[in-house]
Amino acid sequence: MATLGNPLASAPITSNPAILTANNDQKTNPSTVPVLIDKCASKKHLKQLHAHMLRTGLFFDPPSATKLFTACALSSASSLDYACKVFDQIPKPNLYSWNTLIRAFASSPKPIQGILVFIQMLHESQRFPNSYTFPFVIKAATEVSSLLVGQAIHGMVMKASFGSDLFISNSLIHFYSSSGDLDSAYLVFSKIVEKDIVSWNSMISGFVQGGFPEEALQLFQRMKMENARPNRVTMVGVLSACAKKIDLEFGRWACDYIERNGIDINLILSNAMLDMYVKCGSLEDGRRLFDKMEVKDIVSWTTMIDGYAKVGDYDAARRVFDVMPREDIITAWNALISSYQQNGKPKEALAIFRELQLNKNSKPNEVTLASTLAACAQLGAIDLGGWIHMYIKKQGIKLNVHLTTSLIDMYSKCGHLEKALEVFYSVERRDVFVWSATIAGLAMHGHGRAAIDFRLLETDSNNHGAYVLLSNIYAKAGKWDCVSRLRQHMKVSGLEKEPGCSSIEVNGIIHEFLVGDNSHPLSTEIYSKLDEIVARLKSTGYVSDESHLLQFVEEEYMKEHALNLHSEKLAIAYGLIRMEPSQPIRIVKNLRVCGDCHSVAKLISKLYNRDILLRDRYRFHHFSGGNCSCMDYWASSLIKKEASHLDGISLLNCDAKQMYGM
DNA sequence: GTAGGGTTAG
Repeated sequence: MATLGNPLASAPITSNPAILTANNDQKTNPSTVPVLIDKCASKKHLKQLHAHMLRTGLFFDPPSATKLFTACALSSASSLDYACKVFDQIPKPNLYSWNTLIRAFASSPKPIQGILVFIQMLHESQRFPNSYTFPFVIKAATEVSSLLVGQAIHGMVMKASFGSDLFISNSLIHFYSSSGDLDSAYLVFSKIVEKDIVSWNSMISGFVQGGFPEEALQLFQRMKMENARPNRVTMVGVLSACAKKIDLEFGRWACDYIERNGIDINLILSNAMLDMYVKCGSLEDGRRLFDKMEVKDIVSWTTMIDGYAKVGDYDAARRVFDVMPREDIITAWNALISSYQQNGKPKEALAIFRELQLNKNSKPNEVTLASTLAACAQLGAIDLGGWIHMYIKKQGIKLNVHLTTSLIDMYSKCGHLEKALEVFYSVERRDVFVWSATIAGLAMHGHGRAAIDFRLLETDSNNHGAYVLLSNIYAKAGKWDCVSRLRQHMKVSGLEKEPGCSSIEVNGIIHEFLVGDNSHPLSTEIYSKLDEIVARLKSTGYVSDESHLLQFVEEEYMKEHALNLHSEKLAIAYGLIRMEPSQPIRIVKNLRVCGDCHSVAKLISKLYNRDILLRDRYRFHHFSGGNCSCMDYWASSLIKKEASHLDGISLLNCDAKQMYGM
């Protein structure tokens, strides 16, 4: 992190009495600093106190600097950028300060920074993570929703002997659940000897949100049998499970249980009860509760409106909408628009959207635009659809996967295949729904063969095909709940590639290597061998191709380092160590070999005079004398990818036979 | 001196 000089030393002093006291007394006792900091009500005050502390040297009293930094990092009045500048000025931040910085980033709009600060702490400071560090950094991993990052942190937790820490375990349950890996979540849960209420609640909520309401209810029953006392968070999970299962009977029982056990009802719990009644089709019970609620928020209003609209009672929905408080009600507009659109009333959906356009109090958001585009698609309303696309560009709204899918679908159904492909190629993130919409568009326009060739070429996981089919089946049947659940489930398990894994057989024993694996007994030798290989390759002019990396790897050293962790490289290195020069190195990889590894394998075959046979997900590669039997399919496919940006159809004419080596 | 779990609209 950059170090800031002392730009604040001449900052004016405010009339705030606390600060005046500090300014007038140049020898302020460090013990008064906490009081002064606590009295800072704004970023301006914090800056003034910061300037004062620098001027008087008080900033170099470690507890005082830590206190100031904590106030900057955690105060809502301050900005995190400023907190970082303060942090950079602390000569040797203590572990508490590192933890605070990670914690602040974890709940900020840039959680990835929390991970990077954690990595920086490991590399640059003499500090070791403690039982507080891990919950913070796991929270950051949850927000980033990166399974790989979380798994790596979990590994560190175990290595640092924090595996039995309750707070850390609970954080991990939450992390794995929200990443869609319920098996791992449950594994962590089951290993906790003395589970507390948060352990139970995290696992119950995890099951519900992961699309397993039945398991959530079973766990609730087990929880009671084990004499753990459910609280209102538990009951939110239980009610949510009933809503998802459409189990009115159990839902009613849960409401009764809350009453009987004197569980404190707050707004969130009321909303969960309301949602359960509405989803289970009992609008009467829902309305009764809704009318009884003294405090309602946007969720309450939206739930009620959506409930009426979903059963087709648009008049009742509209009546609720018309009497609700007018601030920040875009979600209520969305409930109306999406219900009309999903119930085959696209014209009405567009009428509501036009009404919204005239309204000065609400502004369409991504959800509004996606629903409206869907209505445009149904109607073939290309003008409005095109207008929305322009609006998205003008407003600088980033295309998320929902919006991308809706735009592609709208353009395809309105007859503009080129525009649909243009959108497809313009986005970085393409989930299965984006692919599916594009394929459907191609098929719709008579490019059936092209549609089939399209992804088969691109996808890395066999599972994707099943997801596409399943989602199409759900979508065709109008089962939007299922589609939505599938999306959630795929967020990690389907869409993020499964971790790369390469295996090699040496003397009849199969050795498996995961990406970045260091569990092998010869790990140290393997990594040394890799270093040696890279050094030799570099001497011949080899430059690593970093386009095959996760996006969050930003630093140059880390980029190169991360590429060297690929499983196939580890397996090759192991083969070079353990196998006779005359023996070919045979490797099987679960995914398609990455371009950089492909180049490296070719060079190794020449420099080390070794034959390498690598079977990846799609084909065999026989590396020998610096060449590969695939005739560099990798390179040619990348060129085709590039060309495809200029001409979408050219990619589609690739011969699948070539791809599969048939 | 620091920590973990919850509701709506796509």
